[in-house]
Amino acid sequence: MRNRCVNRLRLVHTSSIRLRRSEQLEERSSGCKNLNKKKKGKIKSFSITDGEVVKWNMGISEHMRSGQLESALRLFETMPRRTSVSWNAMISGYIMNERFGDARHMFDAMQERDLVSWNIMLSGFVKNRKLSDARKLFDEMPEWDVVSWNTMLSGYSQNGLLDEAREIFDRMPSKNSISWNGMLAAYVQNGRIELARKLFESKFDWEKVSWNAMMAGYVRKQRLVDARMLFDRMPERDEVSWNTIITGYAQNGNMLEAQKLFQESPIRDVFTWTAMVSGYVQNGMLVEARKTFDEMPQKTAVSWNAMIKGYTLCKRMDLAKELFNAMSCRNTSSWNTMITGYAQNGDIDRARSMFNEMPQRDSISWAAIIAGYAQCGCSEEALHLFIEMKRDGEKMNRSTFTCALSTCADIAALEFGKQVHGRLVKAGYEMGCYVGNALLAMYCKCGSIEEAYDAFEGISEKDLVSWNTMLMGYAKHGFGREALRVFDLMRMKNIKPDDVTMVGVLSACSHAGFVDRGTEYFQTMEQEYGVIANHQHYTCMIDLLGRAGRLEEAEALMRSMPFEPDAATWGALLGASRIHGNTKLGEEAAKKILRWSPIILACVKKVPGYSWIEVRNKVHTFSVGDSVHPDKERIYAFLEDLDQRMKKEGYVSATKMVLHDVEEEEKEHMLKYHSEKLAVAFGILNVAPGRPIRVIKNLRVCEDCHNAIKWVEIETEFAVSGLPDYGMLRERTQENRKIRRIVEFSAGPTETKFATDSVGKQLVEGLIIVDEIQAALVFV
DNA sequence: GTAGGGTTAG
Repeated sequence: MRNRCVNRLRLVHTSSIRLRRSEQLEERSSGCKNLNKKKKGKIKSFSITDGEVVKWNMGISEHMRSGQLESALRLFETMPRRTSVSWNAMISGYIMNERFGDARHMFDAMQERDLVSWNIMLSGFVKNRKLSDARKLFDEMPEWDVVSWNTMLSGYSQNGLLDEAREIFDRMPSKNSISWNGMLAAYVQNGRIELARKLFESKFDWEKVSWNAMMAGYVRKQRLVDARMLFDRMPERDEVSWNTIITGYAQNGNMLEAQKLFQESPIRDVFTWTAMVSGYVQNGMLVEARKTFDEMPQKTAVSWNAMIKGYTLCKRMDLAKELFNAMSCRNTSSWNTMITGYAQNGDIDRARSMFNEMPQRDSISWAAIIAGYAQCGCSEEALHLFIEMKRDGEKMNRSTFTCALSTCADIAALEFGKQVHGRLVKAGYEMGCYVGNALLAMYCKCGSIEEAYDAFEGISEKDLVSWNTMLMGYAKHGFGREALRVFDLMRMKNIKPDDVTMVGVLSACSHAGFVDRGTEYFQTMEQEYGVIANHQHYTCMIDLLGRAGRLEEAEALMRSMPFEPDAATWGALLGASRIHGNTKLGEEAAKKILRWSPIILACVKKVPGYSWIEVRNKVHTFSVGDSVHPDKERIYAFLEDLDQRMKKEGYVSATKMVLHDVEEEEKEHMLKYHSEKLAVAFGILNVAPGRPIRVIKNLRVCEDCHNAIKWVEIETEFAVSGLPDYGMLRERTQENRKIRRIVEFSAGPTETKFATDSVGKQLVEGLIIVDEIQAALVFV
């Protein structure tokens, strides 16, 4: 369809060029024939009056406005004479109908552009968030008027580029009220309330809307006192002013003042009433909300939706549904509210069936259902829907991108995440820093640390979350030095660390073996940054001391903790006891841990362990002893062969890890078929040489698998990533340039706070897959 | 006849 139109457009261009030539020919010949009155009259009968051209142009616009692109084009093609307005109407029509490419083709083909043509194209670039293209076009323009400047200003403002917006504003040779209000809105919408205030105070003759905008800015920042002062000072108030201040009080929990103003207000329209209903809803006052709702003289869909939202929030889906069913003015938001309600109350199936039933979906509907699946752990389905959304033609917005990225992070679907990243850049969202943190977190959780750093650097306005994510990312993947470098950078830039930062710093010290430095940070962090040590900080310190062989100090620190040690704390001690062969302490720790969570030690039974691997955009999931795939025998043969070779080299299974009462051989059997081994085997056999094998688990990798994979790696001189003990090995092998493949274990979505990473490599040539859950994560 | 902006309820 689209291609056909583009082709037709090309035809239009050639035919219009042909037309122009023939018009010129006619003019030339008519110039000769001016003397001949008969022929002049004949020619005149072919042309149309200016008034008729205007009618044709209006026809084009009307068709474009009603989405009839084909008939607009037909008019354009068949009209006897075209002016720049005809072209402009076509270009603007294409932009209006989200056919930017066609608009651009036409603009490029246009011979005599006027200022309006340039302005239309400029706004086309702005609407499609192609800011750098817009700027290029702006600089190319032969002349500017106030519309050109205002378009550029709003483009920058909409993309949060306030410095650029201000530059435009300052450079404008003349400003109208649109320029002033545009700059004010730029500050208000981007949360820069102080700059907005400064601008507002620099001028006296503001319009009513400007006062309202400034007041709304204060309300959004919860500065009710300032909002109220403005309200009291306003030269004239309209209903928007009253509604804004009433909403302000209602949304900030002051229902008494909201009620008072509601009584005082000269006009109570639907907005006023709805503001009261949603105010009650947001403050959990459902009875008052319903009373007001029933009293309302008239209701819009928004009023109904607010009430429904109230019921979903207090988990009364039955009442929400009742209201939803009774509604005659149901709109997409009503459906969206119900879908979100079901999803957040744990009923994803009902949410899905409503999603399927709804007559029309918007980006919020997709975001709601995708987030619903993501939150209940159905990550594959969430990503499936993300692809479906694209197929359905729904435009992705910031929140769907953020949601998709964090879902990718949950299941460490790196390849898919990269594609989302690509789409993100293509959609023009790379400028905003909103998605930056999601992108960074995705690369971190997928263990792709170099790309994580690129994403980090790409965030123009880094907040504390950005810094912490990067720092923790480095720390979790065994890059202690890099993590500490990030911390140094933070302090250079005067960014105040919080408790999360310090967890990252301490675990980085632990991984890098900086015992003294870590101890110093631990001891001074309260004084320096006001961070009081919590469970996690203590656990990091116990890990740090334990790894360094200072077991007694570690144990003493644990016993001096101002709170009871938890499984993670004991786990750190257990790890250290194992490394340094302190059996007694190890046993005590193991007993304590088993009390909380047997699965941490024995990754069999209880919570089923899964491993999954993403190969060529498919996520392959494996469970222990998986036997679903028809080629399972080949997999087991592969693992059997591996096992034999390892035994020959003197490897002994860590059967002590399986604490079940089963025969030794049976234990070994269970370990051999652990899901991670299946996934690693699958990866070795299916991932192209030279590319990392990334296996993700929902539980901690068991020691046996860990050792087995390490063994595989050492035997074949391949490399390592991750677990702190392997940090050195990684560096060494990297120096030797022997890294060809890395098997990485990343922590999965739930159940464990332990991030586990390990190693693998390519062995022999090929076997196949156990493919239990398939997700075709392919963009079309 | 074609181009730019701002305020209130989900």
